[in-house]
Amino acid sequence: MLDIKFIRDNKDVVIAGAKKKHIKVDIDRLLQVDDKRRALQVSIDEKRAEQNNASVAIAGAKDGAEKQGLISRMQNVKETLRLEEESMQEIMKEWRDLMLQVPNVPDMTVSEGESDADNKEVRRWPDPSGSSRAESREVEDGGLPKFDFPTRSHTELLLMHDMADYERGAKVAGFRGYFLKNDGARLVWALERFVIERFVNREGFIPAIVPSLVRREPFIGTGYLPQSEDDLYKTQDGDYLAGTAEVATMGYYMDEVLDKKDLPIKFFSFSPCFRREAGSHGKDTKGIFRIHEFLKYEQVVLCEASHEESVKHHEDLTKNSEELLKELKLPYRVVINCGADLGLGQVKKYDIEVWMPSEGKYRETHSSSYFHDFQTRRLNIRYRDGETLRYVHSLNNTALAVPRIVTQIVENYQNKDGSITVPEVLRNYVGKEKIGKSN
RNA sequence: GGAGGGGUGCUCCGAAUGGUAAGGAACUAGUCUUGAAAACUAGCGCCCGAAAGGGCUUGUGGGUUCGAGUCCCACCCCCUCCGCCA
Repeated sequence: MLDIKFIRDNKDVVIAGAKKKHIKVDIDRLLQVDDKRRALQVSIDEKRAEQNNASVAIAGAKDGAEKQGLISRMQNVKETLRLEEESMQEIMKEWRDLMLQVPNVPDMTVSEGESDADNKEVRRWPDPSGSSRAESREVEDGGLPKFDFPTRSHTELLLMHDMADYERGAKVAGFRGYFLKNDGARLVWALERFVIERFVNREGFIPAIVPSLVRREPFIGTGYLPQSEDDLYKTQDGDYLAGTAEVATMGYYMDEVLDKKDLPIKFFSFSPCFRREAGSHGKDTKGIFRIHEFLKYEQVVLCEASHEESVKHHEDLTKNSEELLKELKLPYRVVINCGADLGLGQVKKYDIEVWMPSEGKYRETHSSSYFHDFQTRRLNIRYRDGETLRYVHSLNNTALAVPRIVTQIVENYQNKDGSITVPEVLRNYVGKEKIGKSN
């Protein structure tokens, strides 16, 4: 949510921002409603002031007749006040609905674009010039892994080594259901142990296991509701299943006032994640790239209300994830998302995408965003800065999501005979160097 | 699911015969001090307003009333016990 004062003073900026994000919202209507709201508020305040004054007079009136006179006059005021308060309720309902729809203004560096196809690459690893080849696996020009045989898809490789069972997954859990078995399960657990080891004792990060089953408020606060109701699973109690640990983690300090000296606060949060994937029918229907249920380790940061702080932490969070990919020796690139690929609250977002040989393109594994005070204004998370209270800034980025990244690991590490080399950093956890024959 | 108890100002403690949230603590700034503590002064939630000023705020939403922290209804959350349970 933006500050209504900011919207009033920067109407054109807000309208341009919404347009860049391809989000439809009627700012003129909002400002009209806001004018009505403010005018009515003044009128209501005046009547309440009269009521407050009369109240004192009534309480102090000695003469019974004088008292009755005041009371009957206030009965009239009460009726007018009641009518004005009723229209105020209607106005506020529309005001709130509109306010929740106003998107945050994207950063200047965010480009125009129609879809994720317009995202711009900012860097690639291994570096196409070859300077980082030494630390990566064998690559060809462009920094991509070299295969002198036809590659298999992750769907096929996982089936081949009995690492996954999609048919029984669908039988038991429905469309996009899956079982991971044997080295499939081992690989996921290995990845979890790997990322936990990298983060759980890392300076400054609070390791946290957070709820997936979450009340409506934190979803409104983080900006997932009311817009994305269709993407969420809802329970009969009116709670929702979170698609990311960000929701519960951001809810942690909801309605609280933090101390400036405690900032930044960084979380390394784990939770199971659930996504309905409404609207993506027909996309990635094979394998385990796009599924309804997965596990995610998320970095969440609350920092001081300064753009520079936000930018600094945004770059840090992005680098943290890149380090993990480098250790796994997975070829990746970082893209800056265009306007249309930004969520309601995001100022700027980098996606990290790992090379998918079977598709001949990079596919998203991490998503790193900052929001300024958009989320914290909705969640009411402030900090005391001397005499004033400010809304903190918030950011988040994936640390690791499983099993998605397993798809890119098995594809990039496949050998001609179909066997899969286990990434060095995972070998101790998986307990072997190679998955498949001749082991 | 059942029974009982509870929720007061950014935070903590805590008062208020239906008459419009007392008082503390903490925190911030200042005075004093070599420095600190103490003491003292002011500030210390939100909205409208250039300001003066006004309004709102006792878990949430309704209702009764000229007037609700207080009375009534519904809901939320916390605590204790019972039941069920990995």
